[in-house]
Amino acid sequence: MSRQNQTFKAAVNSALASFGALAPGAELGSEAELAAKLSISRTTARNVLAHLVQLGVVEWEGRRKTLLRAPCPEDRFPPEDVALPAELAERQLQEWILRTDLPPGSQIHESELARQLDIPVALVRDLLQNFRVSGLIEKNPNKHWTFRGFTREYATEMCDMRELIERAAIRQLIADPEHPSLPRMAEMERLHIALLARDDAAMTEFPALDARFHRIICQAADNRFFDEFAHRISIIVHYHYQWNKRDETARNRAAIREHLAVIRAVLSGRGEDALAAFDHHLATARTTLLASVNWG
Amino acid sequence: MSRQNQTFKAAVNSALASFGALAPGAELGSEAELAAKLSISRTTARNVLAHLVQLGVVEWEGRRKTLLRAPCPEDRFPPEDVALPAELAERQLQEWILRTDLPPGSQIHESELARQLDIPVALVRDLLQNFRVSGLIEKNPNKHWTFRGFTREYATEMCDMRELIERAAIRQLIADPEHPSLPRMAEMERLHIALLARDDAAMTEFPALDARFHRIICQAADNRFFDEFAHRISIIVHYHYQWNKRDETARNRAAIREHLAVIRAVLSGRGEDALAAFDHHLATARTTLLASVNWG
DNA sequence: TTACGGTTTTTTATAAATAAAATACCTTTA
DNA sequence: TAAAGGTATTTTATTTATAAAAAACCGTAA
Repeated sequence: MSRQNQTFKAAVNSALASFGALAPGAELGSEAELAAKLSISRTTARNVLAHLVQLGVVEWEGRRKTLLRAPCPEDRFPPEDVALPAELAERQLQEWILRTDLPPGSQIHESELARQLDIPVALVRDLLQNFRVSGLIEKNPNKHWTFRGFTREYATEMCDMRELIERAAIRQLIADPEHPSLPRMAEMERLHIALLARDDAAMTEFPALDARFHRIICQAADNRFFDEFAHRISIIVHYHYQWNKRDETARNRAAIREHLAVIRAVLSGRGEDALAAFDHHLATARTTLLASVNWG
Repeated sequence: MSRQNQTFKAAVNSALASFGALAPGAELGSEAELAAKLSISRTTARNVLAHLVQLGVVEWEGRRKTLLRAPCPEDRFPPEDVALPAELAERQLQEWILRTDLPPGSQIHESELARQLDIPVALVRDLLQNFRVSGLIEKNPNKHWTFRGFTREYATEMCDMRELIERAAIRQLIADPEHPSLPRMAEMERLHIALLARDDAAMTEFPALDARFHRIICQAADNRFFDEFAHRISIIVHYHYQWNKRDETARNRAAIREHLAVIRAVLSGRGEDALAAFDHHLATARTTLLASVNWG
C-alpha cells in the first residue's frame, strides 16, 4: 500500500496546536514560512493548508490565508495515526524481544515475528538488523536469527564497556571547570533533590532520571561513539528496570543519593571525590543489573 | 527478479573442490552428510547433486552416488556468480564513500547511489543504514543522508574510543599468563619478524597484518562490544592506508617494530613494558591517522 | 526401526511497484 | 524585481511479489 501520510497528519496537528496563540481573523504568513515552522516541505505545507480549508479552520485565497476559527480537538488526527509505523514497530519489537523472556539460543523467525506484530517482513528485517548492534541477537545467514540472551556474560560485557566510557567521560567533565555540561549537572542536582523528597510512589520516575544522568555524563566526552553506545544500552537498561522489582524503592533511593554524591563533587570541583563516588555508583549499578539476570 | 542462486553455485564449486581428494568411482555418502559438509540445506544439496549429474561428474541412482570423473575447471561457476550481491554491493558502497573524498556535509541520495552502483534503492538503503554505525554518515528523516566527513574530530573521537578499548583489552591480556590469546601473539611475532626481513615492496602487506594485530588485542577482552567497534573501525583504517602514502614504507617498518616491542613484552610477561610500548604505538598510530585527514 | 530419500511447506533474500514527501522549476503578482 | 504561489520532477518510505533456500513432513528400504 506504499507510504501513509504520517508526516502530513503530524504537521496538521502541529499546525492546529500553533494556532492556539492566534485569534480568529489572523493572517498566516507564506507557504514557505509555514513549511519552515513545521519542518516540512512546502508541498506538504500546501497539503496541510488545503486540509485546514476543508476543516473550515482556514480561508485560503491566493496568498491570503486567514484563520477563521479556533481549532477544536476534533480537528486533530488521533495520535496512533501520527506515529511513524517504523518507530511504532521498533518499540513493539523491543517489547517483544525483551519482555518475552526467551531462553538464550532461541530462534527468532522474521516471518513469525511479522505475523505476531502484524507488520511486513521487510520491516521486521530492518528492525532486527538495527537491533543487532545491541549485541543481544545474531544472524545466521540464509536462516533464522538467534537470541543470545540477557545472560551474565552479556551484562558483564555491557557493564565493562559502559564503565570504560563513562569513566573517561567524567574525567573530561571534572578536568574542565568551564565544561559546557556543568549547567546541566546543576539542573540534575535540583531534580534529584526534588525526587528524593517525594514519597515511594514517585520512585517510578527514577529510571528516566537515571537514564538522563548517565546520558549527560556520556555527552560530556563529546564523542559520537560514546553516544551511540550509551543510546543502545539505555534501551536495555530501561527494560531491565521492569524485570527486577525486588527492593525497588530502597534501591532507587540509594541510587539517587549516589548520583547526588557524584553531582555535588563535580559541581564543587572535587575531582577525586567525584571519581570515587562515580566508581562506587557504577559498582552498585553493576550489582543491580547482574541481579536481574535470569539466565546463566 | 528476486533471489539469484548464489548459495547453490558456491556449493557446487565447493563440492567440486572437495572431490579433488577422491578417485573416480568413489562413493559420496548421504544427502544429509553432503549438506552438512557444505553447510547448506539438504534441499540445496540435492540441487547440487542434480547439477553434478548434468555435468556428468556424478552418477546418482537412489541412495547410490558415484564420482564418474575428476572435476575440471570448466565445471566451476565463475567467481562473480558466486559472490552475494549484498556483500558485493557493500564493498562497492564503502569504496564509493571512502574514496570519492566528499567534503563534509555533502548530501548522499539513495536513488543517485543506486543508479551509480547499479543496485536497487532498497539495498542502498540497507547498506547506508548499516554503515551509519561507523559514525561517518547520518540520516535526515524523509530526506537525504549527510556525509559528516573524515574530519579531525572524527579521527580524534575514533582514536579516543579505540585507545580506551584496546588498553582495557591488553590489560586483560597481560594479567593472565594462561590467556588463550597468547599463542596467537606468538604466531604474530613470527609473522612480524618475517615481514620485517623482506624488502620495501612487501610493506604493502602491512595494513592487513596491522588489522590482525589490533583485532587479536581486542579479542583478548572477549567482549562483543569491543569486537563490534573494532570491526567497524578496521574498515575505516583500511581505507585510510590508501590515502596517506607519504613515507609509507618507513612508517610501516617503524610500526612493525612497535608491534614487536609490544608482542615481546607481552610474551615474556613484562606487563608494565607491554603497556608502555602499546601506549607508544597508539600515539604514533594516532599521529599517522590524523596526518591523513584532508578536511578541517 | 532407523536412517535415508522424495515431496511439500515455510522462510529468507532480492527486486519491483506505489504513494508520500521533498525538491526543483517556472509563473505570477504585489 | 523579488518574494510568493503553481506545477512538474525527483527521491524516500512502505508494501507486495517472486524465486531460492531451509525446514518439516512422510513414506520406504536397508
